[in-house]
Amino acid sequence: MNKTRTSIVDIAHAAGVSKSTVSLVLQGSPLVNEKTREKVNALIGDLGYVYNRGAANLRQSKSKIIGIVVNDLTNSFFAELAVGMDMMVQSAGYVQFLAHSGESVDRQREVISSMRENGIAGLILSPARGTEASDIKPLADSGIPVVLVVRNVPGAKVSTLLSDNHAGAKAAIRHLISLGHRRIAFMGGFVDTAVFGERLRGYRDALAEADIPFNEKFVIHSAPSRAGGVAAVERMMVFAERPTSALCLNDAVAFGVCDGLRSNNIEPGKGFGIIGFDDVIEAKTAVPALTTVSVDPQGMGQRAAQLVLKQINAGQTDPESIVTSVRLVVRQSCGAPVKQLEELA
Amino acid sequence: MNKTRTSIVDIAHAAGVSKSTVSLVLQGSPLVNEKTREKVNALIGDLGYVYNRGAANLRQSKSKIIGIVVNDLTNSFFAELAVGMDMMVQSAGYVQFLAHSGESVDRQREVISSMRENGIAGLILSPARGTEASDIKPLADSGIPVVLVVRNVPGAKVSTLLSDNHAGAKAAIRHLISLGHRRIAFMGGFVDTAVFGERLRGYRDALAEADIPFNEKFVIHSAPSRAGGVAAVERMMVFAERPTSALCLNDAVAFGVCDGLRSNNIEPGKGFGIIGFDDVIEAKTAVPALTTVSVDPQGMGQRAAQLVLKQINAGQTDPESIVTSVRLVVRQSCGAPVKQLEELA
DNA sequence: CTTTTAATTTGGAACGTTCCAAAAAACAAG
DNA sequence: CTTGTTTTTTGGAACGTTCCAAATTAAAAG
Repeated sequence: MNKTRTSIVDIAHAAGVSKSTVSLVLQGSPLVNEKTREKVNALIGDLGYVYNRGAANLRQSKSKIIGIVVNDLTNSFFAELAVGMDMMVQSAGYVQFLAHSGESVDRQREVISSMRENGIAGLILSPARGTEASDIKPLADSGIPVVLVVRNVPGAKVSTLLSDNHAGAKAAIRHLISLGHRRIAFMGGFVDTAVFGERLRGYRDALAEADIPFNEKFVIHSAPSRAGGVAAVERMMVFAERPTSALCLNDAVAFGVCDGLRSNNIEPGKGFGIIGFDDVIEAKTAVPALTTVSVDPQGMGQRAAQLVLKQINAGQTDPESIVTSVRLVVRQSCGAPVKQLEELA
Repeated sequence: MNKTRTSIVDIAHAAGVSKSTVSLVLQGSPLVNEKTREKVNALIGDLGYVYNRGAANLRQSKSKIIGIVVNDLTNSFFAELAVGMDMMVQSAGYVQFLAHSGESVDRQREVISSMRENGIAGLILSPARGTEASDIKPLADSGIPVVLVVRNVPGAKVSTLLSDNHAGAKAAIRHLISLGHRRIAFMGGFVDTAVFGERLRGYRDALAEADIPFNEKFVIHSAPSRAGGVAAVERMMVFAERPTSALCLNDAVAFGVCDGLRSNNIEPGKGFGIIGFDDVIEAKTAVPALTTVSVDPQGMGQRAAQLVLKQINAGQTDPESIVTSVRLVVRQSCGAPVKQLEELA
């Protein structure tokens, strides 16, 4: 059954025209006569012809594939980011290679090189921790547009699409302060990422603004995941003087913090104020609904895709840096009057 | 800067050998002399050559790409499934097209045809609701192995990898019964999916086994998502005689149910017993830790990838049906003595 | 009916590989 | 130095497209 795939010349032969004509039809060229067009199109349907884009790509030395590498698909933030990209890419007539690096630079390197061999027109990368400029350079040098999302890579001369982490964190802390909080923790994340640095800076700046001294102990590192949030709470529970609220590195950590608090019989939002970062879909329906800095991951994915598509079409690779604005969405997770919190702490 | 990509003949020329020899080196053929191999390899590095797999694919009419279409990437179950596949595919030297259908058959059709044009060696599909056998047939007919995961498509003559939904649901209900529950709901999901049907059948069979009459009202439909879980609880709250526990269609619904209970001041696990389905990563760390039927999504993804890879290598497309076993993981979400629950209800 | 112009169609080369049969080079034996 | 054998290398065709310059056909004008 597995005879050779029917090609353009098969239909050409069947229709009694040349392969060039069929090619023209395929491209929707206006050069071709209406009657031949119909005949050819009919045959295409009948013979079950499927276009071989690979061959076309070879001839034109371009491709209709976009590479996307994301560091952690199991984190809903990145999953939504990917979905946003998927939508855009799809509707532009492209397909994606979509891979998961799992925060491993080696894996990331492999997957990027594999994508390159297979011929991508552009790459959107949410870089794994520890990615270096040299990991991206060869790609960019060969003229393939690269867009970095979410995280930056120092020294990489490519386009970036980042959210305004500093402003977001600052807004969050201001909110907590306005509610009367003074002992505010920063939970989750590792020092060596740009995102962490920027959000922490926003935290410190807002604190400084209100003349609240920075307390080293109140920044509690942990994995940027739900499990990490639980761990951070454990770490916090032994403090003599405990914080009354926390800004979390991201929503995943925030949910973990809720979990952790509950196992310590503290009701999140009532016994402790929590703010997340990202505004993942679950943030809205969670109980308590999470107050968080909305980054609109899906929208961000769309913009990243648009950017890379624009660069592909323009044939330009002049790096472009966009920082998307961000807004605080106040929900239920830090609703209680602070007086009460301080008594509990 | 964007000169023509360096090709096999460029290095051949530079090395003073023929393109055939370079090709041999690339394939790691033992035919070629050690010294020439070294020389060629050196040049490959120096000239920044990148293999054009597209050209090779064209010549050999095969490809090193696997298509994966998943209905909802934002659901952690599917995200983990995808990650499992990613691992396997990657380490077999393939790359994936990975796309999201968002439960839209139209979108699914488009994306599959796009993948086909781009040349895939196999397809793993977690079909959108309403997928018909005819959506898959052309692909399968053309000799490309297709593996259906998670959901089946009636009438499709392709391989499937499904979890044992019936047994899982039955085990869950038995567990609830053994804890003394008699008013047990089934929450989440729509009637028209096979998964729903199988799990519901397990639920009914276990009930029958214990001579508990089936109560139509206790199966509460809703979207199979976190939000759906919340909605289901709202629906339940107005019942005169409320259930004391529920088996949820999946973990996402279960989490939603927890959320919903909390907004009604019922503490999940204490005031109401909940069992999920899937055993997503968060199930373990959630509070209360979720009792759930473990499907091991990541492992399932791996198996699916293995299956499709096997079929690609074997060149066989004889459909194969695997049903993976499933086990109940008892954690905290239905821990309370039932007497107490019944008083509350 | 011839010429001019416009509309449509067409061979073949090219893209970067692999594969094959055959050539060339290196080595061994007589 | 032949001859035979083994090792290594090599042109060219092929994969399914696109593109171009040129050829053919149809229509319009004289």
